[in-house]
Amino acid sequence: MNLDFDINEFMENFSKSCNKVQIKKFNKGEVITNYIQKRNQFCMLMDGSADLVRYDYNGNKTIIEHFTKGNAFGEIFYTINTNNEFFVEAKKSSKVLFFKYDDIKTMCSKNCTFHRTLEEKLPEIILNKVIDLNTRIELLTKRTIRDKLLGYFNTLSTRTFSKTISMEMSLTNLADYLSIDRSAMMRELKDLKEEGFIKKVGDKIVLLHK
Amino acid sequence: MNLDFDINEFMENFSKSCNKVQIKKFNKGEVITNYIQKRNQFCMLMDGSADLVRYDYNGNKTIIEHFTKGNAFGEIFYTINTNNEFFVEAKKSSKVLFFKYDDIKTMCSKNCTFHRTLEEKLPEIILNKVIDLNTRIELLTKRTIRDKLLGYFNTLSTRTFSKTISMEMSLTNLADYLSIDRSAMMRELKDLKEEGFIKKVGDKIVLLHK
DNA sequence: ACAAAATAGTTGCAAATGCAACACAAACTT
DNA sequence: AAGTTTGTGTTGCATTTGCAACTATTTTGT
Repeated sequence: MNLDFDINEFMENFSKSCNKVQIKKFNKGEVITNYIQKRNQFCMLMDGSADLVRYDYNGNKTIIEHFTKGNAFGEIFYTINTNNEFFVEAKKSSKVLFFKYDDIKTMCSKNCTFHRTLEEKLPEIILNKVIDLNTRIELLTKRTIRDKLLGYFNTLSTRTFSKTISMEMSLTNLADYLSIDRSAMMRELKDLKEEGFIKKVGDKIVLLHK
Repeated sequence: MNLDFDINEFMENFSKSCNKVQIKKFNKGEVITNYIQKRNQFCMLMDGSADLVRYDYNGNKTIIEHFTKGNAFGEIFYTINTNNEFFVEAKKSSKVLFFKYDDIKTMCSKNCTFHRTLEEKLPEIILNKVIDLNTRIELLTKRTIRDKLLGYFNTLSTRTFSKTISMEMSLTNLADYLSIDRSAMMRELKDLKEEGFIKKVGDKIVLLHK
């Protein structure tokens, strides 16, 4: 299987020529889209970063997914119901590509390269998402805050081939991502330091093999 | 979007004629596959039911996914590492279709209908998996045992258009699926009954709108 | 440069959850 | 039909986690 396809390079070059596609820019903090309506929207983050966020009836914030360059998102991936109202929020200045899922199959008037390539690569794009979601489930099913934290650090470490981890989100957001209480997480982080599992070096966290 | 494609009907009719595909039968309790090696295996459950299971270093069992007829699974959906060793276990007598992901793209010698249809429907098959996984994440990110239980019941209720829910797994397995302690779950279940959120009728659970 | 907002860090206490150990019932095995 | 295994239901107690309320620090906006 080849997952090395550089979707970004392709997007940059061809998306502008297709009349079924929209590209929009967003500033930090702006809402990119919400998942309430049923529009079969398929989005791709071309630049920046964004979070898919849910607030429950208690005001608990959960970061369902964290997107970086190349990630796909949108209503197409969800069964929307009244109990889950999501929105995607830009965490940095971001560039987002929008189109409708059905438009991928129905060739556009120009029969453009964008369409053909997108249709061809679609399984891989979605497969990448499945792999991301499974990694996320792997984390969420861990039973303790400690295991979730170590699991998260390990995932980042494996991804970057380094024991030194640059955090891709604030600790406050990390708690919302791991679906745990922030202060309880800080306490566990302190214990992990004291017990020699991790250490903080500047704004990075170093995983100590223990 | 059309997700109504009946993969099962198709599989039954055509899979036998393709030389890249294997069909195997399994009895309850047998291991269908494990996810340790890297074979790009893509599987589809044609009949029966099965669980994707992980045991952690403490012996905690987690049911990562529960598969019924038509669900896809296999290594192709995972980044395998040493910290997660999974296997898929048949919960009933099951029939499973096996093939390698790469073989979908490389047409088989017969250029058979099975291949062509599978390639065409692949995005939808994987998209269905994404939707399932997102539903699962929705459950796992809920903060309390109560919310997980109610969320689970609601999902089943929505899926079957009924407030009366036939459990698709034992309560013991449900606890492993929701990644919570069984006795704590039983306690919460009792409280939910006493507070009038649910009631038990025979082997079914009825959701009371409260 | 200053104020405001967001993030990090900490703590005591309450509440929720997990653990261990039961008894009992139902379902499979031979 | 008896024994074994698996699932249900329950409880006391220990531990973990969440909540609330702070202070200190860093970042952002004007």
